[in-house]
Amino acid sequence: MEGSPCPYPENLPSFDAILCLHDSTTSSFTPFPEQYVMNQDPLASPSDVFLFDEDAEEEDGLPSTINDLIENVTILDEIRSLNLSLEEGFSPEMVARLDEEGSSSYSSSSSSCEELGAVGGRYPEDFKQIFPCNYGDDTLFNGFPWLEHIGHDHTYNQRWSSSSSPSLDNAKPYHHSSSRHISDATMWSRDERRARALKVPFSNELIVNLPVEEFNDLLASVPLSEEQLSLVRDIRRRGKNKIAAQNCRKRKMDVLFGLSDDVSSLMRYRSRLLREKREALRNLQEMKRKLTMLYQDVFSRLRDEEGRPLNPMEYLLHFEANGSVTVASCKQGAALPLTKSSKKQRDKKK
DNA sequence: GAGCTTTGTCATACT
DNA sequence: ACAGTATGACAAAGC
Repeated sequence: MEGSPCPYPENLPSFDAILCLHDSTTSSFTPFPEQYVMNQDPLASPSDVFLFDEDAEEEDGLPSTINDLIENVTILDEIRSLNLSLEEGFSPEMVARLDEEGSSSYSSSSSSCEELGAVGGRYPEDFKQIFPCNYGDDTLFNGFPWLEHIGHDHTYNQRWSSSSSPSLDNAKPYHHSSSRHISDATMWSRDERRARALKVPFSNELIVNLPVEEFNDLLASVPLSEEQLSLVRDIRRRGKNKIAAQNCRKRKMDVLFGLSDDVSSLMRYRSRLLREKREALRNLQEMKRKLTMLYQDVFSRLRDEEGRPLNPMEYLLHFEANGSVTVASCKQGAALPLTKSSKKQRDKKK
């Protein structure tokens, strides 16, 4: 993913401008967009996420109820488990165990059952021993180690690990083993077994990874039967597709995490806007209070024709564009000019 | 044994 | 036309 598009309205004020409106208590805002914060279900739609009660949220815009926290912990575990499948350097072929019985009964004609499905399953304990530095190293990334593989390092078109498809030249004869330890034989994929059964003189790694011209040269260099030729082409197609599927899944996860990132950022942005709204309302109340006091001050100095104080409830002040101020009776609507001079005169009367 | 996850494979559309 | 890529769907295997 080339970075998810910014989901924010273009007509919103810049954050610098927003920050100018804040007092010092709001300086804890981090620049937008936020760094990744996993605090919501990555699968939740934005509309769902934004429905939580505005009064229930903390200043940072995160849900504050215990239920939310518990839910978030669960989500973190889910995300963490997702990580295992995306660790760089993992090569499932390394640990794909042969189905011992299936292997012994395997024939080159390939039953339809064997044509479908995957070796499947999770990485065995042995795998941790084989790749101790890749497995479960949560200390690499502070805070969110399960995001290490994301890092938006899109190395999708990586070649197969050579160890995942050992060359037939180096292959040792398959022997049955009831041990869970990964033998050389268990590292062979079904296609490798098929190639071996048909005595294909190339390694699967070569078949899959060779550029098309060299691949064709390779096929032309050795006389192969139709069956062998067909298998080799299938192996190449399946190998390419396997890598494509791995990349596709990795991309999908990147998109998912990107969307989750957007949700987090939007939640914080929403929180910021709500805080600004509250601040603006506070300012409005303060201005109203000051205006009321000013009114009271002005009316305390005004007197009617008979020298009695004007009732603020019965008169209104009108501020003209030219700077003059008039006093209008609420009842009669007649305006009494209240210029600076007249105000002075009235002040003198006092 | 059901349910979930992971991964390989197939089919198909697209480049 | 062919090779390769992308991706949804499915199945197998392990947990």
